Amino acid sequence: MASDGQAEHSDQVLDGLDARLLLLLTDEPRLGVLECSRRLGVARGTVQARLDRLVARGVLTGFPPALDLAAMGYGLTAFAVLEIAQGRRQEVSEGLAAINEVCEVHATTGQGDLFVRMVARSNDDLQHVIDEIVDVPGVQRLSTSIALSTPVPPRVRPLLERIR
Amino acid sequence: MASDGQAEHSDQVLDGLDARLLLLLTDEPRLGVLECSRRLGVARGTVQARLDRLVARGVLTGFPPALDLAAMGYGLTAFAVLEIAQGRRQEVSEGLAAINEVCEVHATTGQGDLFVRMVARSNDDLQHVIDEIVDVPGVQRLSTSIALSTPVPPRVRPLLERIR
DNA sequence: AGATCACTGTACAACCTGCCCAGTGGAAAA
DNA sequence: TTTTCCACTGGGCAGGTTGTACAGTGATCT
Repeated sequence: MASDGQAEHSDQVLDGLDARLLLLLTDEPRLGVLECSRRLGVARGTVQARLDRLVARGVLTGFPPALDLAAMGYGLTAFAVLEIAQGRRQEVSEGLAAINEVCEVHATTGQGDLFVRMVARSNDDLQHVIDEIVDVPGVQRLSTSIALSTPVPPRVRPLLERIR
Repeated sequence: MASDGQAEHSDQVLDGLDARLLLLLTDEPRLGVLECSRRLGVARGTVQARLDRLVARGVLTGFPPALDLAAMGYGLTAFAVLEIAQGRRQEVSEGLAAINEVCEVHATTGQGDLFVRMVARSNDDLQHVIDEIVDVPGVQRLSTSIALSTPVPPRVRPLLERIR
């Protein structure tokens, strides 16, 4: 027999097969295309086409290596909410980007705030990072919280599992 | 000639070659071992050994697929800081983990707070997610900010580039 | 009905992987 | 100093995988 797919292609970006494929790759990212096709019970060409399509659509942006920062010596993760001077978000963002330990910055609603995730090797080190942030021109106020634990590590799984 | 490495193996977890390898894989994650060895100018076995070692040490935990949630239809990212009832962190964490749109939860210093990252398809959808969070038993107060932009997307690069 | 599209199943050459081994030289231990 | 240890090199081999192509099938769209 042949097809069975596309019975469902409303305006959904991902169909069931896409989701199953992504879940499979989430669990075992080093799987080859052929192995995926075996696990999913479809032809190799189909898996290949799906992957290409996901990449083309911008849904699948790559397979970056996942690094454990703690194992790399950066045992501390901290978050900072900062208030900045009006109209200097661009400038402040660039200043933050120049700090190695700053791993992520978001501009958020609220009082024109920035939200920062950073890492450090130790409390001392964290202090230095915070000092660096405070020294960025335009930063007015900063409040820091240290991550004590991570009950829910970064995940996308539930969103995929819900499909189909 | 042979070796040239291990001139530097103090207590560093990663040496220069490790870092270069990880950077290479960060940029082009689908590269095979052989291609990596060519780009780095070392023998294939060396790359293989380094990768194995990084995995063994827990530094390299895998190559999960990177998904663009926006391209998947989840155009909104929001953060929430929540205050919870004393001694119910475990319980609240589990409640949060059960919500699909909750992508990350950290317990932080401060007043026994949790920090949540979530996504949603639309403002309406976000409202539902927030409602779900508020309904988790033990949650006392919640303040939400929507991410307007992401001046510094999640990154590890600077930490690697600094090595050697 | 005809065109279009996604999927299947097959095929083939080129390539890569996992694995093994001998040899070399630097660094640490004896 | 000599020996041992260790990381890296460079080579080889079998088996599996990739990239690519193509014909065939059935469902959907026009």
